[in-house]
Amino acid sequence: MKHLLVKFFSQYKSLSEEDIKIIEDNAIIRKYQKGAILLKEGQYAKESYLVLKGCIRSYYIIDGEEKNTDFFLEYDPLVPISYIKNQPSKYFIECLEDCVLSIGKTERTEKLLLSYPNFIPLYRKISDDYSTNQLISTDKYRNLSPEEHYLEIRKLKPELLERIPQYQLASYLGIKPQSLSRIRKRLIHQK
Amino acid sequence: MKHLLVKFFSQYKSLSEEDIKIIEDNAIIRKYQKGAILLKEGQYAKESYLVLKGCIRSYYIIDGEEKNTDFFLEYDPLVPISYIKNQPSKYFIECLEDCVLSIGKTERTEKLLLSYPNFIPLYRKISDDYSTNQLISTDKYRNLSPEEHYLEIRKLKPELLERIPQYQLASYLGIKPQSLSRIRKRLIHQK
DNA sequence: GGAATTCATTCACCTAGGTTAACTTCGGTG
DNA sequence: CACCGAAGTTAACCTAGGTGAATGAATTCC
Repeated sequence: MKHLLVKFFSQYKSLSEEDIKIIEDNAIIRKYQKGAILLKEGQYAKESYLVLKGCIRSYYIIDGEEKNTDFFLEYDPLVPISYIKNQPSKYFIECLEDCVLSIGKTERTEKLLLSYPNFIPLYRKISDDYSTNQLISTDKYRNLSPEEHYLEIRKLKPELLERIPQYQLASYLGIKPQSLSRIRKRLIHQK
Repeated sequence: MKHLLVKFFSQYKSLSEEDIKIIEDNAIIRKYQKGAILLKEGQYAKESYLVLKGCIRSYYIIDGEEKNTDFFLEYDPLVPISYIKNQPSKYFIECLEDCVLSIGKTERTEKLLLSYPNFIPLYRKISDDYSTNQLISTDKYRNLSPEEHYLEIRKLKPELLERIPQYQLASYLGIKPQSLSRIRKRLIHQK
């Protein structure tokens, strides 16, 4: 599974044989089953993730209802806010499919960059890129109706619609599954 | 008007005659007329404010519509995000009444604290207190319906309802003035 | 003092999404 | 094969807020 991580890095830079060896030797790869919980509300996150295979959701519980805040697919980096801020998490993180994840820990990464300083610009590129791909991106969509938000997703991440059950998407959009059904029907019949 | 600033400080600590003189000698107090714009979208904020008298709103414009994000009354500190992050502002800041404001600038404050280090714990107290009173507090109320949000405000800041026009409050709640009228009517008749 | 704004209220009508419940489809399991 | 449970769809009815227009009240302006 390490080749998937190499593939991820090679999106950013062409890698030498040696680079590849370093990446493979230092990778921590873990597999999780569908339904596995990576982080619970109240816990401190101990690591961050890169999705190599599978699909993950983050959600919180309000008034007894789960509300999805984000989904992560292949090559999405998932850095829990709890990990950055070293605070108890407000969110749950759960695998929606069987997953293969690369594990990231700050101290480890820093040590690695000391040993292999030529990876530093690569890491900078990746983390710059990541800043556009935030956990909890609600802000951008605050002003959209659920229908508009749905259309945005269909435009920007059409694959997501094929991958996750509709009731999970409905929860993300802030509506009931029945309403998402209705929206989809509306869109079919009016176009 | 400087006595209002002294009054503000004395909420946090009992002040000696000398303290009072220092505060008064170093205060920057400015008056603004109703309707004055303190900061426009795109500008860099050059200072922060403490409301000594009057009422201020911050808002942004989306699809040609103004949306209020916050109101500030007497003794509310107003630190533009643009000032903290040194970024162009996403918000407008406008006086809803004639205002008397105390002006704060970081370098100036820091110089002052060097000369008068006994003010340092006082400043710490004030800025700790401020962190609970953030600009853009939308997050807390994201899950409330406009009606619930209105009830929250009536409970927590009832004075605000007397001070600002209802269409300004409606904009804050994310609804039209007619709908706020309707909500108020509903609340009167059902209780 | 009268006219013109501005703001709040009310009404009729519309639309989106919630609620409840019935029905279907499908995949898994005995 | 029959049954079950989960997920999606549909429908009837409800509610909140939007829209546009009319009315009233209060302020400001000449």
